[in-house]
Amino acid sequence: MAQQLDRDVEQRLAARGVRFTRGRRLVLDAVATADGPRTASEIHGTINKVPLSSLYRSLAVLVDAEVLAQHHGADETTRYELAEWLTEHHHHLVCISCGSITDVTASEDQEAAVGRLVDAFAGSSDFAVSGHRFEIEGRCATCR
Amino acid sequence: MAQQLDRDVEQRLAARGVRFTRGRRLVLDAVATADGPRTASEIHGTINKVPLSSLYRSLAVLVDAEVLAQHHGADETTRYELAEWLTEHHHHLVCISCGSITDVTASEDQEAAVGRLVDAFAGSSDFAVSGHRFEIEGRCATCR
DNA sequence: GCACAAAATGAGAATGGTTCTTATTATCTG
DNA sequence: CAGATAATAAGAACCATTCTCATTTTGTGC
Repeated sequence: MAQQLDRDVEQRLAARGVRFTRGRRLVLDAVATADGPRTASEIHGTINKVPLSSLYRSLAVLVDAEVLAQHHGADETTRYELAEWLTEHHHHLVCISCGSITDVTASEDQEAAVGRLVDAFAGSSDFAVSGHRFEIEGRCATCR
Repeated sequence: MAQQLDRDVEQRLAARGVRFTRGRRLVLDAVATADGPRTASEIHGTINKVPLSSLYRSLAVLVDAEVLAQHHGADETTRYELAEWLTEHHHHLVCISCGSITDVTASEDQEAAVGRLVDAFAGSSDFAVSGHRFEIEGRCATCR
């Protein structure tokens, strides 16, 4: 499963003339194996081999190449996750207490319902929809 | 500013044993009269009478009293806007081209559908829902 | 395989938004 | 008006992020 991701990213970076170095592979791996968007220091915790300054630079490169997406959630720290073309469309459970974010994948029926709502909301205006974000706020299991 | 807003906030703060001081009135006013979420330094620009440290404290107090809501948007700086009970529950059409944000208010049926989806998404985890955010990305009428 | 140029890295300093500390001042109660 | 309590102001402290620059790694042409 990670094989395909690796190949996709390799191709994308090559197309941009950006190297897929060991450090960047480590960063990508750390983000890819997480079950939700992660902050730089969380990532640094799992791969402390990569210093923070390099980590931030790698993240910036990967975001620029649209391999990763930045996410500004409940707290003020930036979180990183795989771009949607590399993963599965999903939504987020955002804890307003600790700021943690967990992915939720909708069933086909649910996602269809989301789609209908998106169309309905956008339909009233003259707006060309390209995507949506559905975030649910509350308290996670450990904070409630 | 709106008399009603003033009274609502006064009541809310009194109920919490928090004073509605001159500085906090200024802050509330600055946020309430803005035509969108504002950063601390933007607010500071309009009421430079209030020093930044006090401004941040006032914002924190108002957020804590649920008079203001924090918004972490596309950039990494925090923005503040009136809480929903002082305005109207709405969703956002976010233009990926010009960055403009348009409010969309859902019909009762639509909002009920949103609520069902929220419950369904959160239901699988042990998560206490307190709110949701539904953002639709695309190109606005002038950018498409 | 070798050398050179370009790109990436590591360490630490710098930056900037936000929070904390402490002394002072404003506000409420009686 | 006095006393108690909450709020303010100024600046230091904090922390996530970015920048600088010397060093190392990587890819390319020979």
